[in-house]
Amino acid sequence: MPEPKRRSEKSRKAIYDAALALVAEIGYPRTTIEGIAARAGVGKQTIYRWWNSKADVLLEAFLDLGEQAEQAARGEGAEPRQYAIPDTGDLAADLKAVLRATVDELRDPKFEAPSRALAAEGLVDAELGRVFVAKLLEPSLQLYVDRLRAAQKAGQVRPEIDPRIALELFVSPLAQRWLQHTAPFSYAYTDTLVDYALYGLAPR
Amino acid sequence: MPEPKRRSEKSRKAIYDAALALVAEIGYPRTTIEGIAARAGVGKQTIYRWWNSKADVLLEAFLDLGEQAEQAARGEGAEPRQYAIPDTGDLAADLKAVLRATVDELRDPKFEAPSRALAAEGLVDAELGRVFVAKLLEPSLQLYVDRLRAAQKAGQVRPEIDPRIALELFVSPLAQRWLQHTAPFSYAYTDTLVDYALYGLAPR
DNA sequence: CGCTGACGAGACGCTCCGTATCGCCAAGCT
DNA sequence: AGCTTGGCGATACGGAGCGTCTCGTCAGCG
Repeated sequence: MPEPKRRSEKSRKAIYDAALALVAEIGYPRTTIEGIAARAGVGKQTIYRWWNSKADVLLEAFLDLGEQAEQAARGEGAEPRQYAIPDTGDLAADLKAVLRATVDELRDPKFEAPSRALAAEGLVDAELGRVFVAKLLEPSLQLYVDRLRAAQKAGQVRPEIDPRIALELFVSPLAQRWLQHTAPFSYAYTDTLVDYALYGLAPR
Repeated sequence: MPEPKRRSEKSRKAIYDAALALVAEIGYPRTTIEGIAARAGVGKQTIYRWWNSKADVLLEAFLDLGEQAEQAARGEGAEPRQYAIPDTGDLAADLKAVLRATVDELRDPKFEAPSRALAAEGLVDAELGRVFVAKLLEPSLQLYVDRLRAAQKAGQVRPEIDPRIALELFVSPLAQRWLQHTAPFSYAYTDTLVDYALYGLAPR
């Protein structure tokens, strides 16, 4: 309904910053739209004009944060849009390296608070859940699909395996341990997951 | 602080019923303590006297529901406290059967709304999360640990495998698909998970 | 340069929160 | 059986945050 051409870029950024800061400082449940507006030096209406809920605000803020980090990491060069999983020819080593990096990332408190809050809200709010999965989760999972397909061509993964299911053998356990704190996660743990998934539980 | 001896059993049950009904009917976020009290025909203070939050109420209500279902299923006989995973000697078949039953259970709308709400709240509320994992999740996972250990004795699982990690290869993917709707789940899917986990992704 | 519409600010009615305070009545002790 | 105690349903309370609406103001487009 509003006119995007006249939208204030400054307010938009200020709202992102305020939302991320508040969620990190006082937690998602105690973060309010009124609080975000006050912190951003913005009228409430400006938030209600462009977003439907505080979850929407946080989701966009987090996506924006990701894009910024991506651009910063990329430097000046204009490279292809998405990172990829390394392919040294050794599938187990590549997967272990990526999962170790993921462990580090998940431990970064800057990412932890908002992504945990969004995951939680996505479980209960179906619409938000769809966007969360589509915009944040699936693109990452697709990288594993690609790497596993390459491994299939190299004969390191059986050809009849469905990569979209296979990746869940190591990604989902890590996600669950992180989200639900069912057990601690470490490099040793993710390494073990890769070994179990590649070579199976049964005797060979 | 209050005196449990004088506690009204009738009110307690009425509050459980009201909480479960409201969560199923209007969803967790729109369920309020005032609403539960009104529906149960109970004063608000009676809820605040015995519980700290609506999540606490729902958690106890859900646990109570589980105990009722367990007793009903058990019938008159006084059997050991917990169900177990069948052991026909065929590990793959046993796991597939249990996971198929789990799929059915997760699809039951009576369980879906409250358990999903509790899982979501547990992601953000650390204290509730601990109780949720300890009281609801871990006891179920322990059954898999037991079954996998039996399989190790029978030589169907390599002896150096850690069962607590191994079970995550098929349980976590199912949990994630259910919670986050990342992809549909079916009998074919859970069967595939068991096959991948037992025999691995790499050529044998 | 003149319009238009987003902007910051804040008032509004509303719902729900969590607390306090009523008699009332049933459980538990003597 | 009588008395005391404390949980009970009910309701009022102040406060927080919701989402809407309405002010001038002012920046950007044509």
